Amino acid sequence: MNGAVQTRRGRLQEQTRDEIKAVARRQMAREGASALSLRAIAGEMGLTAPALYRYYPSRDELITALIVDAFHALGDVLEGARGTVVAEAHANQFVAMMHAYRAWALAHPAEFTLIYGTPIPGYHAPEVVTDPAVRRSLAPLLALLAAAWQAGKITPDPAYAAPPPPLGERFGAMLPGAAGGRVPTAALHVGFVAWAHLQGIIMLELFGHIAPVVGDPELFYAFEVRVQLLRLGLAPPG
Amino acid sequence: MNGAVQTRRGRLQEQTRDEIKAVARRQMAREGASALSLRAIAGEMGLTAPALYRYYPSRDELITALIVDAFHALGDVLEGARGTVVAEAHANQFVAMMHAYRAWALAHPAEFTLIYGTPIPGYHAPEVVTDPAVRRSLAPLLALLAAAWQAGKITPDPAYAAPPPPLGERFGAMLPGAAGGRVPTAALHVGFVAWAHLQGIIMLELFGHIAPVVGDPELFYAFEVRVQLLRLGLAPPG
DNA sequence: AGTTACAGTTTACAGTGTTTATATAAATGA
DNA sequence: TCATTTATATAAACACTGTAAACTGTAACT
Repeated sequence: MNGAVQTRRGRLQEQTRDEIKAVARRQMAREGASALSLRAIAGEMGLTAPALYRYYPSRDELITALIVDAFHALGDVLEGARGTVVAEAHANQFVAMMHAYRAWALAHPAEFTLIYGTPIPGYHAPEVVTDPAVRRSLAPLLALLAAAWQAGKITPDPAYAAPPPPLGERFGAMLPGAAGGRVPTAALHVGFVAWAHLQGIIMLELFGHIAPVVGDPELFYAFEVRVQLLRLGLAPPG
Repeated sequence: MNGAVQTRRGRLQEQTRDEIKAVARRQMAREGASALSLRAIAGEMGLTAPALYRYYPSRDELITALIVDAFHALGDVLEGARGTVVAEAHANQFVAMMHAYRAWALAHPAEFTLIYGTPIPGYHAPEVVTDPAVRRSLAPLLALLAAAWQAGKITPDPAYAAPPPPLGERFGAMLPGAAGGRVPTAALHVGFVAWAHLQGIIMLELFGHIAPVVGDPELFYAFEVRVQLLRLGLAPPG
């Protein structure tokens, strides 16, 4: 019943939990997301495989933890990128964020495909756990969108002026609380599509489908980011 | 040295090779692309696992064969979809093809993610084998693009009028032979981007990232297909 | 000091892809 | 028709995988 000691133990537990994840990440970076082996992780920590079951009830739950972590890391990177640009320059913020998005994906391909690709043998992520993480990873982008709208800097592409009625209904739920009501669905619609567009391109690049066609993927991507500014009606950076 | 007998044997060989692939596909559809097991495949055929090595030198090569097949199947479906629409209605052809694209992906999720997702433990597809297959799968789309251009039906989005010079250089290589020279790089550029756009959206949908945000993925996709018509400057179907 | 809770190991099981050596059946040549 | 060659499949074994159960220490708490 001693609270202090319990939390100390708890801290030790969480510390090794973190170490396990760190080793797993290092191993994924080297051998690929699928070569993840409990015995290898344990071995690198001077343990045996079953010991890990004290910290994660199964390999799948470890993977889920890695996924949640990755979403959070991606969210942090986006938020950081936004911070490097002055608050008023929404277009520049968007460009910075989306380039940080791609940079993170290229720097952590295993973790990125763990998030947005088919991850691992028969594994399927439990949405209950991952959904909040997904929201967190996209929160900075949505915040930027809302801020830019509030500043009157967004004029959605006319193509999105009149979508089929039922389409816009759920977009508002992306933003937390009452904020959803403030941004019109057209803006949320183009915003979501812009994200999906760039996300899809990064994915294709990671699987090698962009480079052979385009030559310089970075240049191609940069151009597409600019195009998304047009779609959003965000004035390109001068 | 008896040619006739040899080819008869060869036919038997290829017949069981095909059966192996068929069983593998059925198993993938049931248990997912990653649960693919040689022993399970062999068992379903009344064989044992090592027997399969007479037909494929390794599991990876079997997977590669499945990938190549999938690309071809996808290409066939696209070509078939185009055939259901009169030759002059290029916009309608595009719509039909891209909806067939998505329909195939949803009907064969395992095979589709095998192609465009991280497929399987540590497996990486040999580009030498898969590259021609990729080309084949996109050939119908490119043919449509070329035909529509020749008919003067394409007016690429002005945003793509002045891309960074080195970008367009390789687009021509997508089309076979001299055909590449006929279609301007701007048209090829928007065409490729339109494909990447829809392909990326389908991918996201398969991984469950579209439905929770959008409600009705089919409606969302249909709208995006229409938007791509605008980007291509193809008159929408009347 | 005695008890309880935790951390870790050992052992074992059911799987996996793959290799080697061996048996069997089929097709060929004399 | 018989003997020889060739293709086909198998059984056994290897090195792996994740996971479950039983057991052994060690640290903390009463």
